[in-house]
Amino acid sequence: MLPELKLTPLRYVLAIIDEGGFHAAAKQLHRSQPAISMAVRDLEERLGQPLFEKGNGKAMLTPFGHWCEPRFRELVAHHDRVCSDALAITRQQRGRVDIAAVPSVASRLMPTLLAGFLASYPGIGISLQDGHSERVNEMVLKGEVELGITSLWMPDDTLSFTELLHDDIGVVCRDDHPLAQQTALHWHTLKPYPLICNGTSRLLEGSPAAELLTHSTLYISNMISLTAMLEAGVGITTLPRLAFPEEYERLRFVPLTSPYLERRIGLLKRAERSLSPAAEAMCAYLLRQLNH
Amino acid sequence: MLPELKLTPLRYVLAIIDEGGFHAAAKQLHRSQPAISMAVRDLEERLGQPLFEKGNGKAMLTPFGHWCEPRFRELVAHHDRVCSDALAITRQQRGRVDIAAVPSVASRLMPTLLAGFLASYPGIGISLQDGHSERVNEMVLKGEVELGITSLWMPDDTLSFTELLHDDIGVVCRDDHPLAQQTALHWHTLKPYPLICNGTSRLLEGSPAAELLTHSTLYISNMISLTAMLEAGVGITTLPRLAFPEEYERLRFVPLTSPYLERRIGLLKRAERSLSPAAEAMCAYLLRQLNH
DNA sequence: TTTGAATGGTAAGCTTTTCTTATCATATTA
DNA sequence: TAATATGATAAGAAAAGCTTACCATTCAAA
Repeated sequence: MLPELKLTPLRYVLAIIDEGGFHAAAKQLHRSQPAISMAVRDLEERLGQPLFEKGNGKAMLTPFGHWCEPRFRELVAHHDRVCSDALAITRQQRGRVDIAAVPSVASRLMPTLLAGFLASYPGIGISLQDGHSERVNEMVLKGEVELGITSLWMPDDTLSFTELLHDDIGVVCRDDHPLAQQTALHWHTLKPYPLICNGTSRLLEGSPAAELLTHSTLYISNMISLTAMLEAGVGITTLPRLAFPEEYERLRFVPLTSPYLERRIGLLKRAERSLSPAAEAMCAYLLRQLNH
Repeated sequence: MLPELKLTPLRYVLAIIDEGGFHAAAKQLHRSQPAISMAVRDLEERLGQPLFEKGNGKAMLTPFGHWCEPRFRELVAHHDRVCSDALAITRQQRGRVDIAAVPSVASRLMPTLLAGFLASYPGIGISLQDGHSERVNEMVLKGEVELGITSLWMPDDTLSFTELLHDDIGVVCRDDHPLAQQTALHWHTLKPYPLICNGTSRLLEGSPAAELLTHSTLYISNMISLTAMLEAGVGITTLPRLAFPEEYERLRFVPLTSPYLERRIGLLKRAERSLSPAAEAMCAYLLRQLNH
């Protein structure tokens, strides 16, 4: 039904128009003149009528040829646009990455990291959202984001996890708390004090210190509330070091040494699913910055 | 610099997406499955990265593939649109003709002719303007219109003239004029009466009757004015029959038989310049209607 | 007019591209 | 576990595209 026009002959036609003749076009296109003639003839046959006037020496467009010229130009330009956009993506000069990260990473690590990335890849757009590790997991799994930065939650063979950094767990308390002067802690020494649980408390699970959780009666998920409670001296809590809010002068972080606990923070992506070039660039950048 | 994407592989990719696999696509495209595989691989190499996930059995798009899909669709659709528009023009289902005609033809002949043409070629647009023969000539020559319908003015080898009809010259006078009862006239019998010249009077030139022009003192180019003068009995004039305004009851047309004079009305177009398909259709239609 | 240098078109053969057949490796399904 | 999908690979055939060599025509200057 429809003839299939190839783009090359269209370029030939445009070159003939621009250069003013078959010979000139051939020279510009690094082709022989017969190649141009034959391609044009073939094109004219497909279209059912000539584009150039026949007989008289010069190459001049027929009325139909005049009609065709702007559309050929547009079509070729459209092709080139798609091409160069695609290539820009391949070359990581354009594109976008959607990232999800746990709040501590999002607020403490990402700002400087992303600033550096943006400087290296000015064409790439980024969206960063935070969520607790379970939610990050889910966002990656559902494809809402391409990359997640989180502590490994539920190992899943449809997800791949690449470790980026370790984050040791410690106790957070007010500066006038008896524990505040310690530099290392055994979990037993926490027993006497009221413990406020938070979203990161499950990191204690599976360790001897898990016993502490059973005696706790307070669970605060919101970070602002949690720090307020700690500043008020209501109790102590455990947090990964990265989640410890340094901007509160009266709070202290004391590492837990026995048992030594850490969360392993890493890059989460869907296994068996390749990344967009932009996400690939982001991955490489993060590994370069954090892992070495 | 830019890779040259051919449209066929793009169609292959879209077919794979739509049909859900290489085999299904191959079947729909009447190609073998390896043809599809190889074309896709080549395309991926040009773009610098894969469009489909490798390894796992099913054909599923990479993020880059997802980015490409809509653009490939648009590009292919753009191509098909250009193609089908061009084909509609070739098939004379679309297009436009610009015509110029002498006033008599424009007002007496064209209305019914164009109505018939429009019925046969509903997709073709027409513009018709009138002008005296010299102006029609010029409009065709300058390319303001593609076709002219006129009496041949200055034969010119850059214009081609195809005769459509003969139009005999006669005298026009009021019904109470002595000449009004005649059915045929010799130019000598006009001598005693005041002759009003008009735009068509030069048709007498080169004939014995040309002598009449030398005695005339009145030249009226506007047709409305001319008929008003004739109705007022100011004098007589000569006109081609087609230019005789039949709607004025008191005016009579008496053919000049000696010498017999006629204007040859025909189609004027630029020689060595092919016509648009729409104009071609118009030419053929006019010849069919008038010349046979 | 003649000659020379343009124009574009044609023919034969080579190169590249594209496709097909046959075969393979792998994964899913009965 | 066999059967039947999936897509990839290799070798050769077919088609498309290109080049060289040559022709016909036009146009301009000698």
